[in-house]
Amino acid sequence: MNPLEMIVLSVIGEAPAYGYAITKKIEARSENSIKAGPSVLYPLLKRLEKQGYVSPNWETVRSERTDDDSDGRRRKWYRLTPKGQRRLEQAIRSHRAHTAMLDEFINAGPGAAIEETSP
Amino acid sequence: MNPLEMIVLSVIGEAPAYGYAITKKIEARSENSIKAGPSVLYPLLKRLEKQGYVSPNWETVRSERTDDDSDGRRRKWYRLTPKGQRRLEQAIRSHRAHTAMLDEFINAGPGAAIEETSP
DNA sequence: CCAGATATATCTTTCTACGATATATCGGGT
DNA sequence: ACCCGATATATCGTAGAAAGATATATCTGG
Repeated sequence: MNPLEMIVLSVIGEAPAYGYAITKKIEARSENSIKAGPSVLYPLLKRLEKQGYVSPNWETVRSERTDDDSDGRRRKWYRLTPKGQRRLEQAIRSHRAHTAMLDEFINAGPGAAIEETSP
Repeated sequence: MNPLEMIVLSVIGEAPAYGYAITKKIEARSENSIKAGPSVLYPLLKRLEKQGYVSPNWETVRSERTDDDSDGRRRKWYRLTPKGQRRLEQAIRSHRAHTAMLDEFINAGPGAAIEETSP
């Protein structure tokens, strides 16, 4: 299970969101340690949509300016489907198991592993 | 940083090991949840070698049978270089940071995240 | 003596990450 | 009035890794 997929599902599960907002939320919360640029995020969202984990919904944001006759900016909002909700829960469980297993490897080596709190 | 790379470095860091033994150790310790088959492990080891993290050393295992004049089975032992040791330590630190960050995403959602101990 | 385990290695396909790029709109500053 | 940076979505090409299949050779237990 892809960690970025879990993050995106988690963000959308928190509250429905559109692509760009997801990117910004991930950047902010990860303190720029995770980059979910357009070329990574949009194909991922398309994948999640195809698998039925999220369902999209277009919004057309009208300009605040009165002298504006354009179609407005498009926003594609994603919400978690029940299937996506189950997927997220399963992802979290498998993530925890995976992490615990990695810790076993790390802590196995006597001199290899470093301390939890390095001096 | 690739989790499998950290696992392999960790296993080798514990004690020098050859490919097949690494596979078996990973299988055993992860209870078959991680498969590091030949097509995954050997290219990875070659990569680690090229980057100077491990240094290989051939061993020729002679048969126990006296009527044996073959060259014997080959074993390629890998040991961690000092650079590999530093790489492993850095990998563990970055893994812990990454895990902590993922937990933030998981725990952020009020109803989204599941409990640590599911009922 | 043979089947299965041990042991290393490559091939090909498939998927994904990621930088670059394209297109279009909104909003604030000058 | 205008421009620039931010907002917003989307695709392309390339490079890299995962994984099943396959090849080769040896050792061991029955």
